Amino acid sequence: MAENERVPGERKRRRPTSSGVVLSADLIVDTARELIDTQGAQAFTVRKLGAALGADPSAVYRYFRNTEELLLALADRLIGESMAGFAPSGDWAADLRDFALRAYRSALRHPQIAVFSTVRVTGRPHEQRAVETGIGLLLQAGYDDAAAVRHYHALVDTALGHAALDAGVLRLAPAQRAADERAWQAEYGSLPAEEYPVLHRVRDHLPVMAGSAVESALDLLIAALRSEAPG
Amino acid sequence: MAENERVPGERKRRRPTSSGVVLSADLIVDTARELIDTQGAQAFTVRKLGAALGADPSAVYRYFRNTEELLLALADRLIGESMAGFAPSGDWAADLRDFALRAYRSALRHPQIAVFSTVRVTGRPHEQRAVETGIGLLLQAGYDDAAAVRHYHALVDTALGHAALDAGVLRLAPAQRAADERAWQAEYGSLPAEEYPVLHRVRDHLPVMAGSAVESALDLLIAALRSEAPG
DNA sequence: CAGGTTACGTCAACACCGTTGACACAAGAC
DNA sequence: GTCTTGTGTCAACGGTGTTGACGTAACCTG
Repeated sequence: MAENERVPGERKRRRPTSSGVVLSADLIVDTARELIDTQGAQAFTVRKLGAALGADPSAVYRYFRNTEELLLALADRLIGESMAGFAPSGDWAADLRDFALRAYRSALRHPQIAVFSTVRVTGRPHEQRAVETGIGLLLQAGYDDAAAVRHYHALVDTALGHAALDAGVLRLAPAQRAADERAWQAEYGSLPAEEYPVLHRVRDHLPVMAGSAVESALDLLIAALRSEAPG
Repeated sequence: MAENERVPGERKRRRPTSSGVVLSADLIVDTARELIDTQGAQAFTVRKLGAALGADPSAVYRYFRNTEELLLALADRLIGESMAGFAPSGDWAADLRDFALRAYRSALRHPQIAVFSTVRVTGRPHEQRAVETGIGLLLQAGYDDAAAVRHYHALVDTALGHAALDAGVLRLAPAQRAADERAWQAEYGSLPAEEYPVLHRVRDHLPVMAGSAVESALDLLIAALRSEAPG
């Protein structure tokens, strides 16, 4: 824990890189974010980040101890952004759904972050604000402290978990994705009724399995929360 | 699609490796599985797999086109194993919970597979059996074809999504994990009541956020399915 | 305005990774 | 016994994260 932090408060000596850019922790996070947004998550590597910055890749390590630290910083920023336009309507159930969907959508674009912000506690301002808001909605519903925390945890992890899975689909080449979609119809649609009576019966509905289940899942969760709410 | 498959049915020429092992697709999948089980998911690399097999890593490519194909084969095997002891009790709701938890637990040990078997359709026997069983339980509950498929999708993806997240926690070094657990108490437990009234109020319950939310989430899903069931 | 410290950008290197193409050889076919 | 060819091996390519040495420019002191 000796040299725990790489960023000792303020930078004094701001030497530009060979390409003229002046680095900073913020700029690095910005660029990383842009890289992921435009090129996809798998395009994020330290070396490509360096190239995008116009700097040697190893310069990043002057600001973050490793890529994990960098992603952690990016995570909190994204949490903040995803909750930026959130305005509670007063209907706690609808608000919770919106809250969870925002988390999902943000995580979907940044899958590395999704797993991350569940796994690690950023402990940073945006995360704290979001947790405050989310648990608050459940208290508003009439749940006691323990239940509010437990249900918040279930809801957020479900949203982020679906994001982690769905991000995997987006990562597939479009051709592969189309092939898999067809597989639900072709391979599953033609199974013998004797051996697979259920699959045979529901065969027309199987292609929906290729899409995301996040809304179905959230709807069920919210329905349960609504019917169990003490208030 | 010309050389779609690497494994053309049967192998005739079974030449042992330099270490004396006779390779086969099954042996490779077995070894991969063992590697992940004993060393953790991040220990699975083609090169380590080669070493564990006592063969040159590139020999794997005689049996699988790439690592993705190999993982796909492993995925179906794991689906089979996880459902091996499954015995429906007749209580469809309880059975669904068991079904989902089996998927969760299996995926938790093999996170790469978790994302995978949601993303890609293996189209292999074990997968088909599992889907047949799961959707069957929802039909038994009285849901119509479309709803049964939709709810099955939501349930399974939720279980696997939580597995993907929770696997990230397991991957952390124990020290890091303990530190994060304490963070929920330390950083979050000491927030000022004025600025964070909710977090201040529920501070004693926050450490549960460090654990898995899968059971809470599944309980809510099952509760919703139970109360919405037409039957 | 001169000199000294040193933070920080750069470079080269290390140890990994998945994957491929050339090659040699032994197993099976005839 | 000879031929074909499947299959294990080897070396190499281009990629990855990360580290340590190094020089220089930016700031501080005077």
